[in-house]
Amino acid sequence: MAPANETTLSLTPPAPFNFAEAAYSHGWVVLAPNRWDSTRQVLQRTERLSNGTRVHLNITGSDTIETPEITIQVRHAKTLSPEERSEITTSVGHMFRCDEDLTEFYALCRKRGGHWIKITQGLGYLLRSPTLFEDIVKTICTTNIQWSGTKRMVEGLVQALGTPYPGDPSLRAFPTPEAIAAAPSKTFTETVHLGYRGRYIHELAAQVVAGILDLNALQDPTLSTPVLKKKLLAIKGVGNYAAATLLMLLGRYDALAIDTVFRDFVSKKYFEDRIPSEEEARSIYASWGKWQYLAYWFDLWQGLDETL
DNA sequence: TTCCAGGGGTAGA
DNA sequence: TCTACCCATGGA
Repeated sequence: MAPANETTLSLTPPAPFNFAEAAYSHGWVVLAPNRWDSTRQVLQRTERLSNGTRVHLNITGSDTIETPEITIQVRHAKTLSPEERSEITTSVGHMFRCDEDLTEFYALCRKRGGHWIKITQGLGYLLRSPTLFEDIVKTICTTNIQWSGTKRMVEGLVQALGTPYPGDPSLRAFPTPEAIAAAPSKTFTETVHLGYRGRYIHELAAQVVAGILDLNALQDPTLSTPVLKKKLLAIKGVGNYAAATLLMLLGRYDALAIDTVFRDFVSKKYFEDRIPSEEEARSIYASWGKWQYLAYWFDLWQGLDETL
């Protein structure tokens, strides 16, 4: 049996904030170790803290958009220290972007009117992972593969190399860079079936462990987006699409991810099924400036069957 | 069986 | 900077 100690933590996002829309804002919510209970609107996740402590989180949000609160039910084996509590709330706050200010984006949405108004009801907080490492690995797993394949590969990585929760090995945290770097190459091919992406992910982990790649440096807010993009492109396995996706995950919305979904969408909605040039496609959201990725994402989301 | 997906690396021009 | 070719895998 898993340890039964429970602690409740909470944090306050900026208002307005819609928890369920943030959790279900894109595919990340269903990529392991995340689990989304759509009935109860609970995001579940096993986490390995920096000191090795394993915790299992049940994350919920209040219904009140104007006075939002995120509640974290933490299951754990030993009493949590203040540092451990702080690390958990910091991680969850990072996942839900509690430090981002969307006031300017909302003002643009109000100015546009129509279906853009809905966004100002606390939308725009696209879910991300607690660490940039996890986000890079997951983004690489979205390249040149269907979404079902992405889910399979990420689940395989977590099951093969993720840190198990004490007493319940079915619950695992996302693998650490150390675990991925130390794994033999056959784990990636024969067990996880990552295909050619295996060597990219292994090299990424090895460089992080060796200190060759400093992921904290990529989260420096003083870096310009073009400089940051150049640094992301230097990571093997990260090209233009993946770099734009990672910029979104880093809170930079001034670059678009030109992928097959984007091309198909703008072709149908704005070019009468004609395949536009990349320049034409980019021009659709250019007027949104530093918010163009969010504008594209919600333009797309309006017409999607929200089945991930 | 063949195609291709929420592309990217590399060599050569 | 641009283009052609190759890369693993599995679903359609």
